[in-house]
Amino acid sequence: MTEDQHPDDPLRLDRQICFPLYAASNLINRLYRPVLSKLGLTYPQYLVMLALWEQAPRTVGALGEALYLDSGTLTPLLKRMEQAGLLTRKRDPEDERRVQVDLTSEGRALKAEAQRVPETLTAGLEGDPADVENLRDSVQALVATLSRHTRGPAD
Amino acid sequence: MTEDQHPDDPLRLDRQICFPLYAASNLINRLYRPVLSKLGLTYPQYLVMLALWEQAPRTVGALGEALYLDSGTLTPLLKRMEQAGLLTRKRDPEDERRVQVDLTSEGRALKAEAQRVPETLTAGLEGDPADVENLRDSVQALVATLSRHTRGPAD
DNA sequence: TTCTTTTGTATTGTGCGCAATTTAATTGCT
DNA sequence: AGCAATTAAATTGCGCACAATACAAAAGAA
Repeated sequence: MTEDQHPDDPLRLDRQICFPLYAASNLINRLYRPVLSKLGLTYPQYLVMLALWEQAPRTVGALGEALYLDSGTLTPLLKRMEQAGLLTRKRDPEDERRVQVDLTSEGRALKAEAQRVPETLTAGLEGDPADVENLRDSVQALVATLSRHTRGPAD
Repeated sequence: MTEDQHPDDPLRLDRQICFPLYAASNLINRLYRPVLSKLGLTYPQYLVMLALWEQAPRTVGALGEALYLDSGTLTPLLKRMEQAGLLTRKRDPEDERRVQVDLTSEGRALKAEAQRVPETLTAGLEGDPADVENLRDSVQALVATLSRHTRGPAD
């Protein structure tokens, strides 16, 4: 039994902005997975490495601010990466509440192997690179807006 | 120890297209959560309802195609929604491999309560509605491209 | 028909993501 | 100094996502 397709129904799936973002995020994760698994990384772990390659050491909180994640997500993820030998976790002696996350030499060395990841994965996007950059900037602007309107995570 | 910030480093977080999509998806989920919890739904469950309000019954496979999800994700999710009384799951007598997912009267009734969800959540986006629609169309186009390049999920 | 292949869904195991809570350290107040 | 309030991270519990696998039904081939 097919329902009527009212063209102005606000609940139509193809009228949502949230759904394509959700789908794109899932599809990208799926696309990156086989490439990143060769580096021994999951997609969120790759983002942590990108953040640390830009600046290390960083506290768990600083990483969470950069990636919009909280300690409930980061703590177990960082422990797995520590197990894998990519980074270290040390209580900050200046402030024992903070945990400083730093790269190991192995973690720094992995950057060389990751150099070609972005081009490998944007190669299949078959679009004008300028269009992709415009899209990126638009979504970045949306993220900036959204992050102003949310308390979280677990704020 | 802060690393150099080479402005053309392809591994800079702010040069990725994947990261803002990932962050936006997380932030949106966080934004919807308190609103949807009043309806007894999680965000992926809300998407299933949107799909079923457009057309029901649908097989698990058809739902997965619409939402870019596979049975490994949908089966337990649909079971929880069945427990909640929103839908039914029945083997198709025509083809016993298929499972038909249909709305209960309670599930159909929930649509009335969800009518104001989109406007509630886009109200805070503080942007030209036309810009939001353009962004939506751009991300939809990206999803179309990505879905052509991925085998999955679990294909 | 018997056998193989394909198709549709379910199951298993791992890793997020987050709200809620807990624990411990620091800051602020008096 | 003593104590409440705040802050940083960890823990707990739940619900996704997905790869890999399993299984049963249907379709095809011999």
